[in-house]
Amino acid sequence: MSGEKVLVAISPSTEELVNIVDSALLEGDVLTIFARCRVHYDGRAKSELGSGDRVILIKPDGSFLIHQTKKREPVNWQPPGSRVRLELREGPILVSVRKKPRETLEVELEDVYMISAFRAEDYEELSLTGSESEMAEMIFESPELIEPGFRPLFREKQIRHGIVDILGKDSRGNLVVLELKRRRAELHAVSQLKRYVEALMEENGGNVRGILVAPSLTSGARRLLEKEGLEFRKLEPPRRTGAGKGRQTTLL
Amino acid sequence: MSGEKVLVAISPSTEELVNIVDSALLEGDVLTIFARCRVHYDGRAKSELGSGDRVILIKPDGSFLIHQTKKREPVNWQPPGSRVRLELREGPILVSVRKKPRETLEVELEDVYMISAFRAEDYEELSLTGSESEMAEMIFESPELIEPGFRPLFREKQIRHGIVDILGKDSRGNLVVLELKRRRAELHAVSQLKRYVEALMEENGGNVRGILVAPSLTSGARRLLEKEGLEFRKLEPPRRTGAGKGRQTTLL
DNA sequence: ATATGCATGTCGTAA
DNA sequence: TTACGACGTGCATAT
Repeated sequence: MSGEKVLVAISPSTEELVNIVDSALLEGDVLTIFARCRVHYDGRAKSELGSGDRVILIKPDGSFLIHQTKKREPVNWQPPGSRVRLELREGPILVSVRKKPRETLEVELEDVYMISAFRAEDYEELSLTGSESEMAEMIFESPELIEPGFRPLFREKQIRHGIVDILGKDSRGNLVVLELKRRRAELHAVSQLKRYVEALMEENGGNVRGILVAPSLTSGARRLLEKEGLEFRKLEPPRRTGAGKGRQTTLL
Repeated sequence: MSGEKVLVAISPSTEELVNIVDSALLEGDVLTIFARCRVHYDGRAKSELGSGDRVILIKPDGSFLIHQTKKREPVNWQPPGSRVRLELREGPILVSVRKKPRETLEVELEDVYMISAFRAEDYEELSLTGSESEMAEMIFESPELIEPGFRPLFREKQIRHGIVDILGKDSRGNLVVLELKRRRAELHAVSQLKRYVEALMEENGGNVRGILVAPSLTSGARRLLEKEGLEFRKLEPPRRTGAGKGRQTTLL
């Protein structure tokens, strides 16, 4: 890297390839490779990808991404913690291995158009607002958003068959389960809520109310919710101004 | 691109930056940028990311990825179909806009270490085996994998409250719902199965059996399954040899 | 466009 | 490590 942030080789020789890969893996650089390649994956599932041009990204934490020219998702990948090495068989092959579960990714490099190493320095974390956990905070701050007299008692409360978002009581002392969704709630959300309500009825006895709290409902979710005698409270996730969650910006 | 697959500029001037970005967007190249940048996102949620070194990937289909040095997931992104442009304010800013839902991603490029355009050609599709849909095919081919006398009748059958993986009948003529999972089944899977069984009991009347078909169960899933009188059949997803799903390799 | 569910999901958190 | 559920989930599919 000779003191620079970026090292690039166009159509590198095998020797150059080996040197740059080895150095990058050693030094903790991000490796980016443009290459014609074939990909073989075997692990939780198994896949083959024939020859074509792709962008390969290898991060110092072991993350390994192979991107085609379309879609947000990598066509093949390996998660953080995987160990990568460059093998020389007929041609150069990138091999990434994960253990637990055992998964291997092999990339036959048929033609390397470019390889680059990037000494990236980054100390920042994403600060995001509009999440479900912020909805929960908002409800604890202003319980009347649910209904007059609602008292939230537990957050992420483990019960017999799952984990309830918010557990509280209404003005009459009935147990109330809230299931929060940051976006339009689907059947899945109603199933969750029903599971929690049924578990609490068994554990606790007596009447238990279930309220789905979300900006809106799908048609099917509303149908099931009504059939099951569950309730809906419309609520949007809040948008904190400036920094959201993440690292707190220290004032002054 | 002057006839080559790859064009690279190290520490480009603003003019070079503009030229390469414009040309790549026009020509359908994959753009890769190493830069110190700040990121602002607003859409379904809202986020801020302070200054740091990242890898930026922009695909010809509008996919936009910003990667930090860790994790498999991009820290910020825009999905396919988004429209990107390079604006010049105080400095260069990449702006990507998606409509429906309206989402904007802005990347302030504080220091561009490298920019490259890659004229990638790729006509291959991933061929994957070990999926849930292959489990379903296997069960239709060999219903006795479930139990003697089991007859599968419908695949992905829409019912009142959801879509059943496989609907069939047992040797006694009872309706049987199968919920398939390609990996260890969790509480969620049992909730699904229960929802389908209850819906069919209402719709159809009479006894309806529910069988969760998966390689294994979590402790909680087993607990709920037993409480609800549902059944479990251990089954691994099959591994087709050679090509799996995807493009069929024509034999002969 | 809406609804529904899979995914090599990935990721964070708690027991 | 396992279990559980969120995610700006993304993505395919069916209506």
